[in-house]
Amino acid sequence: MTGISSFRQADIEEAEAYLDREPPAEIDPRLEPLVNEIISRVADKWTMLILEVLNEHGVMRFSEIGRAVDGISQKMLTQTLRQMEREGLVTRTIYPVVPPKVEYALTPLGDSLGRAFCGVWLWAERHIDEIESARAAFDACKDK
Amino acid sequence: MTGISSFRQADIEEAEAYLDREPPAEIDPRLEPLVNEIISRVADKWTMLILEVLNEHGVMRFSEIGRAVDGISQKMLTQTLRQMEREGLVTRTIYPVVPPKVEYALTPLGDSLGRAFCGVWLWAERHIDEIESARAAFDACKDK
DNA sequence: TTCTACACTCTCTTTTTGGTAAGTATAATT
DNA sequence: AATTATACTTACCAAAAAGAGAGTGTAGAA
Repeated sequence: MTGISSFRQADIEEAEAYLDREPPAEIDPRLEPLVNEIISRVADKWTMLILEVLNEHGVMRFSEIGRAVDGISQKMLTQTLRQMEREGLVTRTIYPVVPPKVEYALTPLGDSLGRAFCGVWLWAERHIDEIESARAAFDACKDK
Repeated sequence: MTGISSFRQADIEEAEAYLDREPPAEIDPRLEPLVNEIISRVADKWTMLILEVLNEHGVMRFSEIGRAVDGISQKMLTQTLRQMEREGLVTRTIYPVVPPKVEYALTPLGDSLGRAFCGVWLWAERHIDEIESARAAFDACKDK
């Protein structure tokens, strides 16, 4: 139940138009290492998937996220959520009850990151066939 | 010389408008695992950086890319370029001369991926301060 | 009284990743 | 005759990432 399925129409249309455009220009080279660092921490597999399920379902409990994100281990779930909390992408609300209850939700920052990734999801969805056939052609060629 | 600095004005404006929008909707949940897999292979550090320098410089030789991408080892350069070639993101043209000469260039597919990442670069650039202060606040709180 | 749910934490082991350094082939250069 | 440049490949090793599994504390259900 995760994946592309969670994007709103407005975002999709915008990202699609954007994918058909021409290439790059200039902004600020000084920020570069900083930006690289941020991207490397934020653009990992589990972060992207958690971002999506939270975007789709709103507020969720620890174990709910665990069930929604296919194949994630408890360890990775805790670790990724802590990292996301640290970066300001999610809020963590603890209810002092027993058994424990902890709720996670996206911050506006986390939400905006989800939107930024929309273009990449759309790209992947759009170009699945192209990639598959490129790979098949490459492998066939190298096997000979 | 890499980083955000290489995006064209049209892309930047489009991505900026896009970052200010509201969240997600529905597309196709069946593609999900496939899309996840593609993203996990394509959204890694070196791929993103190579994508950028090629986008900025056009056709490049092996050692030129090595010089342009800060900190990459020969091994990772070869490995990443092969993978990108396999996915259909770059073309590899070998000139049978000595010493060897090999040229790399983005395919239209590789080029479109670069554009898809534009939104993420812009997001990171825009929110550096927010992330830094979230992190500082988190760490200060946990240290007590 | 034992069991379950919850949200973890901790340790141990395996897998993956990536760096270093050496080797290859050959023509031109010093 | 030794060196340089090019674009690699291969072997080895260290570090980092990630999975598996057990442990924790407590209230309420069976």
